[in-house]
Amino acid sequence: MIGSGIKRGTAELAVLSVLQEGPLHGYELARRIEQQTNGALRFTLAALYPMLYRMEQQRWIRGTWETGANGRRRRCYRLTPAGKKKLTPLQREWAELFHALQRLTKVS
Amino acid sequence: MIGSGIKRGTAELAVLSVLQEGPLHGYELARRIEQQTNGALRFTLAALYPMLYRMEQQRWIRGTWETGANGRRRRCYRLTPAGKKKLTPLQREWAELFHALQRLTKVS
DNA sequence: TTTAATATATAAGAATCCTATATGTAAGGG
DNA sequence: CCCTTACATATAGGATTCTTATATATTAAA
Repeated sequence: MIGSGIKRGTAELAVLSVLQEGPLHGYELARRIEQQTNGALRFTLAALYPMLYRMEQQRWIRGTWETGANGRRRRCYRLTPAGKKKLTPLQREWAELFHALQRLTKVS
Repeated sequence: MIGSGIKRGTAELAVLSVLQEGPLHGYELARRIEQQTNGALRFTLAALYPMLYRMEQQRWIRGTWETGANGRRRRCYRLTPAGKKKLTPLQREWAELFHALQRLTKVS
């Protein structure tokens, strides 16, 4: 798995990206991130929940309490229009970072 | 310029990569990183110096006090064999992160 | 009935960046 | 000669975002 020092700042992009596909609750969100990256990127729930609160305060996502078919209380998060607008420049910024690092390391 | 939240963890790779080209002192190192990334990646010296101390303690770089032609005292850092060995897996890890984020964001 | 899976939450700490500040030398212009 | 800019290193205090550890509670399966 990718080390913790390196993946800093990726959680925000990861959450917004996965929520783009549809609304999800925290627990499932963590699993999707891990699955879709083949285990390369993994976040503990203790890291994810505070992140979700911050993103909700910034109005990028909106959480609603829902009760699933099994009667379990879960907080379901969905992307807001503001969150969608945030995603594009964030992706661009990450792409820019990788290009910058490629120029530095002389690796293409 | 790339935001501070996103570039976290890149300083180590940046320093090792630039030192790969040859020995340098801190001040010049900061300028090279900025120049070689066309200003996209930029570190303040206050961030860079503690980083250099840490990397020296880990034996990835070695610093020696040198006096330039102008009589200025500068600490010149050069990559150690251990530092060179560190660089390859670090680059690989960054590439892996890049691929993981591409899979997540569905952008190629 | 005990265990595993599901689900959210908080506390304490580590790491790595930031701004601000301090110190000092050298070179060039007025 | 003085002032400003460029060079050069250093530390303090703070912010952010991860970590591990812990707590709580429900449901399903063995």
